Amino acid sequence: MLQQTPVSRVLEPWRAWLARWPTPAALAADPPGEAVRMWGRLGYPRRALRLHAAAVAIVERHDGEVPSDHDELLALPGVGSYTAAAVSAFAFGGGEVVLDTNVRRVLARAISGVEFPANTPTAAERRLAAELWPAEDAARWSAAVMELGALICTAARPKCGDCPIRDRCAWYAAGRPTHDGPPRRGQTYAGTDRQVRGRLLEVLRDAEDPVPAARLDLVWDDPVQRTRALESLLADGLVVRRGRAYTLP
DNA sequence: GAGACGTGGCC
DNA sequence: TGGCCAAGTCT
Repeated sequence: MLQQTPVSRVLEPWRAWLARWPTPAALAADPPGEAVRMWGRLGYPRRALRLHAAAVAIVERHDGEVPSDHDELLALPGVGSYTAAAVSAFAFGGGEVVLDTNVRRVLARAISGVEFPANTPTAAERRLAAELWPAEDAARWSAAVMELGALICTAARPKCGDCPIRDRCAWYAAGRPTHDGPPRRGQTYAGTDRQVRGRLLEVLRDAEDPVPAARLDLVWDDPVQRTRALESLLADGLVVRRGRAYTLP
């Protein structure tokens, strides 16, 4: 849930989720569409599908217990480098560096002296972090640096006045130079297929029964884009066709 | 490796 | 007000 989503927005859905499905086996026993429905408006609903698939894999491959091994975690659907490291470190005391967006930004500033890290983690970044991280208490360090990035060393308007490592920060020492080079992201949304997918899925989440195609036609005027979005949802397995109607899987 | 992929809060 | 961005992953 925390992948690309702020902690504050995850908290309540997370509680409700665990109240309904306290174990991987409980989640795996329900249809994947129920996971998508329960996901609500958290965004990136493929994460819900993958979380369900991960629960199924945990039941099938790990006897219902979340594996503690980093590589076994990494093999689960929806679990990438960050999540494998985070679960390993925070749940099982593993020593991996949790290189999330906060840690990356803190290292970029404090060590490299630049405002922002590259768009995606580089090998050099991983090497740097690995050299810096202590052998003992690695999880504690990761949590601490993540918090520093999330609360103080924020992307916009960092609170350098409150920063405990300001005196050792290369970026601060350099006068907080602004980012140069290519744009950092490009996350346009309005008018994209993503927006259309969101509209379509919203209707299906809120419906108990399969939704006739005619009702889905109302969510977006352009039939070409609407059809493309629906087809992509079908391809993703987020939606299934039932005759002339559509429903969650 | 670039691009696709949701949603909402903040200033 | 609209652009930025949030505990990334997959193709």
